[in-house]
Amino acid sequence: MEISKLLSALNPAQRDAATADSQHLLVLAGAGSGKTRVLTTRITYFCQHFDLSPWSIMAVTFTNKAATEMRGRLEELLGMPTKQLWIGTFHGLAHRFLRAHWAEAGLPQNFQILDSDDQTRLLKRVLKDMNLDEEKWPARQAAWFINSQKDEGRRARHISHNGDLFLATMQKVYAAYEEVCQRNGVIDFAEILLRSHELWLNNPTLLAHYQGRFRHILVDEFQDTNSVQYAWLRLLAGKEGMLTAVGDDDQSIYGWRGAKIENIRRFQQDYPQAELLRLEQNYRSTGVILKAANAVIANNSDRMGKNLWTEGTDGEPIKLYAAFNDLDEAQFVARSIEQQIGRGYARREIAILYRSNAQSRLLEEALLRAGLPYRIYGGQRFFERAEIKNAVAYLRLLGIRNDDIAFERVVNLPVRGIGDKTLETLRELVRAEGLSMWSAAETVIKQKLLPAGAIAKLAAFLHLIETLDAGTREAPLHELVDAVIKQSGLWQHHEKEKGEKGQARLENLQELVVAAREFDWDEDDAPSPLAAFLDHAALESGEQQAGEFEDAVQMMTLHSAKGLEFPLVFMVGMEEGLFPHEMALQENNLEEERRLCYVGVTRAMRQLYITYAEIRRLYGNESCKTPSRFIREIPAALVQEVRVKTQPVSSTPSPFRSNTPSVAVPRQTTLGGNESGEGALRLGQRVSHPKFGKGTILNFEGNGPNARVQVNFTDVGSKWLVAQYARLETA
DNA sequence: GAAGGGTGTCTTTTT
DNA sequence: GACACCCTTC
Repeated sequence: MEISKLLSALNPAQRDAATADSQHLLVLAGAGSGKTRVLTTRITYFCQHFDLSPWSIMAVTFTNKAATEMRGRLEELLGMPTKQLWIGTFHGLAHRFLRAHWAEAGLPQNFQILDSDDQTRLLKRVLKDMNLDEEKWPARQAAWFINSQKDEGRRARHISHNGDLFLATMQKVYAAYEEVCQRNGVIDFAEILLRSHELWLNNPTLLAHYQGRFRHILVDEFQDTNSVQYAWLRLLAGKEGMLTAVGDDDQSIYGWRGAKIENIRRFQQDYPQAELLRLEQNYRSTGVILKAANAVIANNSDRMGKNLWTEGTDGEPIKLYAAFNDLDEAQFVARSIEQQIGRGYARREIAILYRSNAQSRLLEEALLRAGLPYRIYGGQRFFERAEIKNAVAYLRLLGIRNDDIAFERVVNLPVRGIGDKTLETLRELVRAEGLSMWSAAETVIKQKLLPAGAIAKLAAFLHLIETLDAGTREAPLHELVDAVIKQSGLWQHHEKEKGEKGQARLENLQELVVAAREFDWDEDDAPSPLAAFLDHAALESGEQQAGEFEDAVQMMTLHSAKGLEFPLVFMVGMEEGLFPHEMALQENNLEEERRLCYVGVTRAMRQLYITYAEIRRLYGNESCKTPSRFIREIPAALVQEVRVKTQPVSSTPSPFRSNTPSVAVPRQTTLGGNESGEGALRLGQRVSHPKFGKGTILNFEGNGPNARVQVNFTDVGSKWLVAQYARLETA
């Protein structure tokens, strides 16, 4: 596309950002300010206006989704295939360097990637081998420790423990883990970045080569970079390269996994000449929504500073609903969605955002009852499913016999009578001789170190892998996958499984064959289709695409909503302790929670609903909640409280009581002729009914003897009853 | 080695 | 309250 035409479609700030020719550029891009558009236009501008070859541009993102999207848009803009453009995630690009220079990086050519699940399993082994009590030294904690060290660029040898037992132990574990990984030829996610960084540090010529090649590096979501990622970028950009960082300090919500919001400031310190531009005009949300977002985020200290504005109208006020419990909240959301669909919203335009996944269940149930199709984002991904990981483990063994993680995973799956005793013998050999499990097995067989029965079973397994490998050398990838699934016995194993679960697993395995058939092998990436496919499986967890185009209400955590937008948004569970989350408060992370709130509010385009419950059941016990402080941070004038029918509202003060005393509400409504003390029916009251059993009062309608009461019974669900006939007793 | 019971955990998530 | 994980049992 013609560049002048592209530029004329941008506003002045966007145009400045797209065309700035300073060597170092920092763009603070507010939510909905057209950031991706600026990035892609900037790349196009540099290609066309400066005649810079796409070959010399690198664009880095955090998720595969963002990378794919950017590539798609660029293909459109540039009007040509973008294969030579290096667009990808940090991990994807770093991995590419490692594949190309495996020897210099100190890796075997066929090194494999360990996902977090593999990592934890491996660490469990390591801890066990070190005779560390797993109660006291959980694998997950060790994994967390190692990953955060790697995120900071530290190796085991860099850790000084000063006699601290925890640090000293973790250092030993880290060192042992490094060794096992090296011996097995596997690298975890954090290692991909660290290793790639070290590759350049140790090979100045190589670094110089790439510095010469990549003349312009652009990073998206810069506020989410961790220390290694930032160091990696700086190193690659070098003295000559141009570096464009686009980000929003107000949307930094991944501090807990190593992201360094400080990198934005560091960028300015490290590149004092850097140009700073702000994109503040928002094209997404109404004035009301933006004012609310601005007001909330203004409570954070030490911001870079930014104020979103729009030329659009104010739009509808934010609707606030105080539910008396979590069930009521879910029902309210379902009812409101039905209403809004009646007013013309499509289901897919509506999102429910929550702080933690546990909240989704009640909402799901309410949507289900209302007959509203929904789709939940997040949850288990395709390549993380157990059955898929099993099949992949077989594939990995075909690739490298020495892959102990894969070996351990499937040596007895499906069961072939290779038990703990056999494996312990192998592991001992592994420890003593530094062998892999596979070669240990070969030794055990050759030297008959076990009873004949065990030897035979072990030999049969090795034979199975060898035969599979030999028989599929020439076969296309999907046939290989199919053969592995069938001949390993995995297929039969799941066929025998009863219930829907086995069926679902078979379908997933089938899907793996399909994925293999559709997989496009790029020779630059890996030496064989199988190797490339395994990398793909590790690096792209395979977000479920199925059902993506179905018209369904969208449900997800606030975190996974980042980068998305929806005409109608429900932010639910806005209670102290839940959002901001208790843990965050304890760890003094209130500001990050507030940024998360900012992210949530700015997802909404036309209308925002906020709900909270006064009583919520969490982890089995009910507790009283107070409205989130974030609600109070929204100016009252932007908010309209919603009441359902002649509802008794609020047993706790409205968050706006201080601003609008006239809204003060009677404390609690009691019902029927039984207003004195003990038998009184209240919202949230546990009651029992002679026929329906126990339940909780959800709702009232009307007054006096004809009042109706809605009870959610444990066994039969929710029912409306006329109070005077219901013979409800408080339970 | 599958099934059942007991125990502990329970914020957010990509790669 | 739900689920995963570990251990024991048959």
